[in-house]
Amino acid sequence: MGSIVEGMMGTRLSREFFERDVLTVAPELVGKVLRVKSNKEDGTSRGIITEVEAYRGEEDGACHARFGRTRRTEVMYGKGGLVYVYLIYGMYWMLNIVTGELNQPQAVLIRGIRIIQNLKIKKEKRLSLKERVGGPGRVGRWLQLDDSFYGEDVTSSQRIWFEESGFKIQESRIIQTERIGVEYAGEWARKKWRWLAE
DNA sequence: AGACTGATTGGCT
DNA sequence: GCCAATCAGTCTT
Repeated sequence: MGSIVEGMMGTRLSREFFERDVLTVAPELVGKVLRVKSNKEDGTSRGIITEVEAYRGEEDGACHARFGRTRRTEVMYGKGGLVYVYLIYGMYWMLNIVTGELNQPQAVLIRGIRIIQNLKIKKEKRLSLKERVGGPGRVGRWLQLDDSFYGEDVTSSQRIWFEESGFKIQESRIIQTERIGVEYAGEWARKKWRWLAE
């Protein structure tokens, strides 16, 4: 999948990592490890991030912050490294990580992961989802996200965080495309702010 | 208060 | 390809 990077595997991604611009952070998150301890299970879910999208500021017609500060978007105005989860279609919890400086509403949407390990999930679920979890709704379901994750700080949280993976995905293996499902956003829908591995 | 929409998915025709 | 599920957020009356 990529070349080996010595000595960094398992290191938690820091505040500094997330405080940069979303267009820098989003592609760098591809290949990183996501770890989540859900409310309902004892095990830790681990996945390698395979697909992300960037949402960038009030001017971005596809970003939830286009309506300004609301109860839902408030966390996007917070520090880089905070978790922004929201419910879509009354069914799926979407996982985002806030990036950029304070009061700069940006976030990375996690749209796909490759599962490394998942110890205590029910057997039928594990079989039905296999090792790839593609699509943001499926990611949220696999990780058993809910509103309690809203505002969690991935630089210090004991139940959700990111780590260096120990290898680096070659730039040539990362595909850049337009974002999915944001046609309503006009010109902003044409920005190539989606990145996926292979 | 009511209508409409959505950073989606899965099932059925 | 079409559409229901299901509810928070936003817009209209």
